Amino acid sequence: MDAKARARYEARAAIIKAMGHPTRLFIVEELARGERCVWELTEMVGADVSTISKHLSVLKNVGIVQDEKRGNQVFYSLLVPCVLNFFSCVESVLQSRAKEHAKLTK
Amino acid sequence: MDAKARARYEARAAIIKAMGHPTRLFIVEELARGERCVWELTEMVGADVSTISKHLSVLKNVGIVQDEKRGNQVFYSLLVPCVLNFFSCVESVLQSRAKEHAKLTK
DNA sequence: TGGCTCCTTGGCCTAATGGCCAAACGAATA
DNA sequence: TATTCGTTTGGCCATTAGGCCAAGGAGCCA
Repeated sequence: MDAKARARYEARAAIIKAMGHPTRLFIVEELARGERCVWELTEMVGADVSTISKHLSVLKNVGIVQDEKRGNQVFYSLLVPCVLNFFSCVESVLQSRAKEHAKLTK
Repeated sequence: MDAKARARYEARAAIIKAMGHPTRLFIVEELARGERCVWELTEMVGADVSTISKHLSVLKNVGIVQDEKRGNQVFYSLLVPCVLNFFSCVESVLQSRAKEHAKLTK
């Protein structure tokens, strides 16, 4: 792997890494239903506002979500909905793991 | 989010997180072409064998790859090929980001 | 058995991550 | 202008992650 290839993989990994956190996964799934402001998400998750704000900025920095300030509040929305496809594949992994487990304990 | 929901998101996030590393991304893509043994991957990546071995065990632990010992060597192969779908979505994110960037610098 | 090769594990260090609190900041409102 | 509300940022701390090196198996083959 040369430096160029490595850089390409790093750019990709950064995006996937942004999805690799339970809270951010929840946020993405919630934003798929429609835009939400920070405190709405904060309430749903049950963490500190600052924590949620940081999670949102991670997602924003890699380009998965976008924000829009309206009056007092900031509304976040999903910019690239195809990340939702991750979920179905993740379920396949979990299922295949369950099957494997069943085989071992048979 | 209650404890049950949180656990579900954590299980999902663990799988995605396993994909969120440049070297592991490379490994997965390489395994998509066919099984590889550890030193083959080590050579391609250009890191320490122990490093590659650890990356492989991360992928194995979440159930993305499987290993098979044959004689002296251990062959790894892709267990759940749908993770390759991640790549196309990641490219969309990168493209949408590039477009966004072009708009801003116009 | 002894030595070789291939791989994994443990140890250690450094860097990055995630959480909360407190402080700052911008917009609306009094 | 002062205050309040919604959000972001900085600081701090604890935990995790990722890298290499060294040591420890597990198979082969002499």
